[in-house]
Amino acid sequence: MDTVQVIADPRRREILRLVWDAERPASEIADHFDITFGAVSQHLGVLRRAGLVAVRRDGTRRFYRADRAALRPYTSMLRQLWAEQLDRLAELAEAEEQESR
Amino acid sequence: MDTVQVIADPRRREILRLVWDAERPASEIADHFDITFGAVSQHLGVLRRAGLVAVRRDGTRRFYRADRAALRPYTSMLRQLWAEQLDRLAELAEAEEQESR
DNA sequence: CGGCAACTTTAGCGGACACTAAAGCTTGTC
DNA sequence: GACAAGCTTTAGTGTCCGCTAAAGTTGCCG
Repeated sequence: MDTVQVIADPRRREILRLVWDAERPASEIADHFDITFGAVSQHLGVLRRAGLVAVRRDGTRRFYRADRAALRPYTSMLRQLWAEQLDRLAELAEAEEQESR
Repeated sequence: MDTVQVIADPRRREILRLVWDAERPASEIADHFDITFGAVSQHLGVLRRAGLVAVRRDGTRRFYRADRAALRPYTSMLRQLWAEQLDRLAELAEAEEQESR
């Protein structure tokens, strides 16, 4: 799969954000979503095959982390999109606050 | 449609490249592809609705150009992808040259 | 007005892909 | 070895989206 297509998926971008600053086991990543563990594992597989994340095995667990070097050309875009997402969350919070009055 | 999804499509990126430095009528854009005029028009519609291109009407023709301001956060990624495409073309040319020996 | 040129839009189809459920695979523990 | 934990892979399903073909729209010119 093409790198752009891989990054185009919102959940995969969220995964990248989660493993951007620290490595995390698959289970911890899966906890952040309300889809099945298997589905998350598939996303991790896509990211792995695209070379965008690295894996470290420790016992039965697998720790993932973003491969920042590989993601270098997309970094600014990713940060932009993550920021937009935060903005949207803020807007939602405001809207709810409006509603509660 | 989300900006990222819009840009994720290779043909739409190619269209953006075509109208990056100069405005072009839809017909001229369509000539660059081997899909139907209608399909190209649909891509233009997606780009228009996403606010990534601007249109100027002149008689029966419509001139498109990239809205660089709107594309600002994605510029570096676009340039990167356009460069990769050129690299792939170069590789193909080399491969063919190999074959012809 | 008739007719053509330049586009856009609609209906319908096929392929890609994200998801669930379930089976399979390693690794550590008793 | 048996079992469980942690994870991946497979089979099957629904949805989205890019394409074609065809119909619709708008503007120009005799």
